[in-house]
Amino acid sequence: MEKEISQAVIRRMPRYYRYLGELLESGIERISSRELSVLMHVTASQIRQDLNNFGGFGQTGYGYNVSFLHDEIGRILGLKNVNDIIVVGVGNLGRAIANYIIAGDEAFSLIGLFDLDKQKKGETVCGIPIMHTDELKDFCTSRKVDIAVLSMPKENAPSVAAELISYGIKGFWNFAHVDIDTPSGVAVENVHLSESLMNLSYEMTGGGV
Amino acid sequence: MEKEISQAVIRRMPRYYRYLGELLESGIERISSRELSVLMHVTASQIRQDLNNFGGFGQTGYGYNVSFLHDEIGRILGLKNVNDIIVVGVGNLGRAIANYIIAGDEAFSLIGLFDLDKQKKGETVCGIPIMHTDELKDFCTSRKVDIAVLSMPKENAPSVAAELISYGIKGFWNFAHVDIDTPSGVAVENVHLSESLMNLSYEMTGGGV
DNA sequence: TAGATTGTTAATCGATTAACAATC
DNA sequence: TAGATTGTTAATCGATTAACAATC
Repeated sequence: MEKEISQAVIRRMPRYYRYLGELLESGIERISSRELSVLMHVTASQIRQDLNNFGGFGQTGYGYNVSFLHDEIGRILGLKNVNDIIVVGVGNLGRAIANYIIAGDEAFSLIGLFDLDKQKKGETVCGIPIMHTDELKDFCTSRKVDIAVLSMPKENAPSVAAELISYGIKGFWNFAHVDIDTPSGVAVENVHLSESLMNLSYEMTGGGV
Repeated sequence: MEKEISQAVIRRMPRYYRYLGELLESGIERISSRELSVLMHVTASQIRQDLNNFGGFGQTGYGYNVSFLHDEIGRILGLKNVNDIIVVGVGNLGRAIANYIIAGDEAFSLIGLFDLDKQKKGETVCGIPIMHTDELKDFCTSRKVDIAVLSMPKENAPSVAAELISYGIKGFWNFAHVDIDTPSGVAVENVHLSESLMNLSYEMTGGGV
């Protein structure tokens, strides 16, 4: 790879993407970093710096073409190819995530549901039947699976993740309250709800006010 | 307030809390910043700096008492008092969050469910009946409500949040794909699933590998 | 006591902001 | 052309890491 782009920059890109999408829907064709900075409550300088990590998408004296920039950021974020996803752990949260993926961006496609509980086998969620985790190996070695959602209890998450890594899964969306160790080349994105809620609690007591 | 503590530090506290909780369960009584740093894959220096923002919890030559430190961080995070929560928007995600809160830490108590759809009124989730958002005013002005979960479609989130702010709600756990503007003294913690998934997508294509 | 480890200051590193020449 | 706005360099600010005296 060339120059390393910092996590701080990367984590801001989806937010740019969202705002540009909304501008696009409003029929706005161009926008300057100054205007966008007002909208998003960040500095214009930061916007220009962030974007220039990936290339010069703007035009001197004009600003940025909304549609073009939206498209470019989508490309940067990898939304131009389809990621096939399985959900492992179909409790309340797993079900919600499954629905979420189906209703969401077409860059993400739900192709399988698995649970550790044999009793759930055969139940369907959004028309997709739940399989037992025994069937993971067959499924993952015979089909392209890009991302596995880990939405099972934390006790099981590390061993299931290790198994999935051995089948070649390259990305985990981890909702279990545990850190998943992965070899390089395998990505983990954590959604730790409990930590998020504790941060809110902090802001409401010691912190913010 | 005294000295401002940075967001970076605060966001690490829940993770310390989690690790200390696990150590506590394993019956480990003391730990040094060095040992903890190995466990958590961070530097010992950072751990000591982070903790010393809140006070000297350790003992020279000894390290930290696990139980004491766990307790102190819990106190810092505001987990010693109960936060009463309502969920507004009882779709798949709202239901999952409701279950999550009920099953989770006793510092968070689910006391009401609301939906914008009148058809859902009377349905129960975990034994709690769903009310219509018309009833928010009565409910929020007659009871203590600390936190509102925003799990409705993004179109409705800003107006509902504004209404809740007028009733005195001081914290929002926002799952809607929109930024919520709040006056000072009102906290917002965002869980933007779409942005999280895009970050994973990025890591798997352009980024990490 | 000797060894271990904190709390804290100083040094380094990285990220954000400001400024401005280039140019559409 | 004159005004606007980028891309990019330099300056500032903040966060992380290293180092070590204090001390249990």
